[in-house]
Amino acid sequence: MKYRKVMVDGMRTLKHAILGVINREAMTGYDLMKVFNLELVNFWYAKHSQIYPELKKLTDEGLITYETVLQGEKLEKKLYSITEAGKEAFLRWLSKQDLLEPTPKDIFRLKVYFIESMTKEDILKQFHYQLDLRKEKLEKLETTMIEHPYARIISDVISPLYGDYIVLKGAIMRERTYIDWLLECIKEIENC
Amino acid sequence: MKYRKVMVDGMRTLKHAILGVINREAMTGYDLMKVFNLELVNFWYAKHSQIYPELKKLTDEGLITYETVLQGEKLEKKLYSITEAGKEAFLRWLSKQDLLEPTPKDIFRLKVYFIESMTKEDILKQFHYQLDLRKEKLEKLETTMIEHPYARIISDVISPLYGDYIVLKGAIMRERTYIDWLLECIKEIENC
DNA sequence: AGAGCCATGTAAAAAGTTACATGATTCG
DNA sequence: CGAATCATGTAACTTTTTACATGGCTCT
Repeated sequence: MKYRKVMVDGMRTLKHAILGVINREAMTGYDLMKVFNLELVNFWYAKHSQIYPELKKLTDEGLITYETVLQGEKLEKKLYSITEAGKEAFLRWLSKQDLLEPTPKDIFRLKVYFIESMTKEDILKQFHYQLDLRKEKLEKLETTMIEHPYARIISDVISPLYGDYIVLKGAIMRERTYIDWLLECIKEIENC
Repeated sequence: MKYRKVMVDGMRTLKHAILGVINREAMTGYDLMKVFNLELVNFWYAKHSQIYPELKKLTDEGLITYETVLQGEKLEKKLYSITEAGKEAFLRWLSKQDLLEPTPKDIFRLKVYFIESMTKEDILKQFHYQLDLRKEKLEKLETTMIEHPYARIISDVISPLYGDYIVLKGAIMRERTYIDWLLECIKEIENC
């Protein structure tokens, strides 16, 4: 017996991420791209080649609309804003309780799993290289924390900035732990 | 002017993960599936529907070979082992220095970014739910650590078990930090 | 005999990346 | 005026997931 194919769509996380960002403030696809790859980059991101088709799809679904505005003389840009239906879809997604996602993949950890196949020299070289990259990244995150007006918000009211602040805090904690792990590994490997 | 399409293949991480596992020990696709989804699950994983085609591809590329063995009377299984070319490809991949990968995506962090759109009650409910799930996961990892014969290997020689041990240690540290972050968030949110 | 696991595949779709493609604006 | 950035798209491909599909083995 043959079964019917069932059309199921996936999580559509990008869809909801876009709705959430546009819900904060109307913007163009280009703006959205920058928000994803600068502000949200520590937990979600997307290339413009994924964003533009998704904006079209969301428009077709009636969850967002756009207004064409002129930048200068000729350049048309599309300023997207969320619709009532879009707001509802976003809030529905937001309040849904999710199970744990699968642990994120990590190529470096995968390589470390195969450590026995490397020479001690190569192992240490690789660990130190990763350490340098991670330290650099952590510094950037810490600079962002210092330079942003988050500090005054801590333990204060719930404002849009509060979300920015706690996810940045989480990113810093995560990066510090990665570095701690690298340091512990290096120490153990050096002593053998 | 039209440009020629360039055939580029991607990172092929699954390819190298499979080579690495088979390099440790010859096994079937089914065994491989279990290794991925039980042992490596904290940094890499794959469904059987991805593994079987990849095994075929690697066989065609001459990086692995198989021997058909019988399980019982009729059931044929394919026992894969790595070839010299496979070993070389694996070691080349292993010793290559990689730049940092993009930060892993995380739907819960994404939702937290949008925290201003939730009620305090809903926020706390969601945080506590995630906390329970994460604690459960951490306990499992800690149990694995205790039950495995890793402890005796610490600061000892480089053996296959050493890779298992340090990645598990990293997974535990990562999970603890996630929990710490959730706890800090909950504390801050409750006090406002 | 039936449940649960062992064992191997393919098809279709979703999600994401890289490359192709074009043109306007801004600022030094 | 040139470089960087703003701005919007499509095509081709890789990677991953979900569903379809089948059948043997083991243990109770």
